[in-house]
Amino acid sequence: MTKAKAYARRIPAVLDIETRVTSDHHQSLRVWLRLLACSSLIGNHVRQRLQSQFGITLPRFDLMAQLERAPEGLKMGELTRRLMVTGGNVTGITDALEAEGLVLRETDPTDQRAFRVKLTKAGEQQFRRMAIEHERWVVELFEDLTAKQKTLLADLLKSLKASAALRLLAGGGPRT
Amino acid sequence: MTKAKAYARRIPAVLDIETRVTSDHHQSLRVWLRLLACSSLIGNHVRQRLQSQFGITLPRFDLMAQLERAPEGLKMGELTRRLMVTGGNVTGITDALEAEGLVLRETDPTDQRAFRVKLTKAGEQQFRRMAIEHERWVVELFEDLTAKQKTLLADLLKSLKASAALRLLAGGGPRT
DNA sequence: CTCATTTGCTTGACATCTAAAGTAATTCCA
DNA sequence: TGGAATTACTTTAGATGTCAAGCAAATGAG
Repeated sequence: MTKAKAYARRIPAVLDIETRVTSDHHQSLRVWLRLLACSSLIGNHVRQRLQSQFGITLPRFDLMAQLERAPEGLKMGELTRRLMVTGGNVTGITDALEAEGLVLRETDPTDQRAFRVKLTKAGEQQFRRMAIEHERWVVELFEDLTAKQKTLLADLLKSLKASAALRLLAGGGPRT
Repeated sequence: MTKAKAYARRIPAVLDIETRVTSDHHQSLRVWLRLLACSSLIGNHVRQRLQSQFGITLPRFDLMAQLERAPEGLKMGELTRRLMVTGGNVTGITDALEAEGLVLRETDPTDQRAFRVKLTKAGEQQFRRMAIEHERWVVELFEDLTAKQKTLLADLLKSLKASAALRLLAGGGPRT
């Protein structure tokens, strides 16, 4: 609402300004809550589908997805960074996947403390089957958006990610 | 890319079509992954701050946030719907908050099975203190985006939410 | 070379979270 | 009215998740 309009409606201009400022503050919060809602909505759906159709959990699928693009394997620390979860968590999920024969830990020749985690043959095969369906589900959820809207959304999220990451360097630092 | 352009570059049109289709498919996936990254980034930051500065967990804060806007209280089922988590989970968090004296369960006069969960006075006070900081953190993370970008992002997320929700009605149904 | 520090990962305690089964109150309907 | 079906919530088992402490290999300053 403009100052002129506020005046026309007999609302003091100062209130108008305050309202606008408050609204600016609330705007980031609104975007964040909407982002979270989308994330939960899509994540919940994908998780339920993975469970019912393949009997696998979302975190295990996510870890396998990271490995699929790294045939040479990834170190635990790298998985921690990419999955944005803590190290202890990655240990647990890797343990579970290893017990199922879907991934394996190879000792890193250059560092006795580290592993290279890789997909096994069975893991690769199973992941490829799941990935096809997974992508279909996601595409379906985005169906009402045009290609242009998706591009725009991707760009805005990229900016947001950059903005947030920048603030985090100042305050929090990365996780271990 | 148009057929004509593909031809001009001597790429068979059929390959061009496949490339475009593949890229379209991958586009939704890319947006989803970026959305998830933003969600994790912001969520992790907020969670750590809530923990270090107020000694509270994010889910408890979220539940209190819902109650703060509903002075008459909310039923467990309504909390389940708004927080987008399962009922068992809401039971646990409510138990914890009740034990801390931050919320209380009032029996619903019209339905002996249901509760109206409300913030206590102490809960209201503590929430207001936390909410101010919480909003500051979120605003800070969005700092590099212009108001216009935020508006655009909010609109796109609204569309995405609507699109996803529509597909879910067909397939999954709501959670209990 | 030596030992303090750092790095990479695991462990343990505890808080969420889901899915499914269980309990009690309500509603539906013949 | 009198069950059958539904609804609201809790409970349980198991998987994730954080945080902090712990351990062993690697690093690095003297």
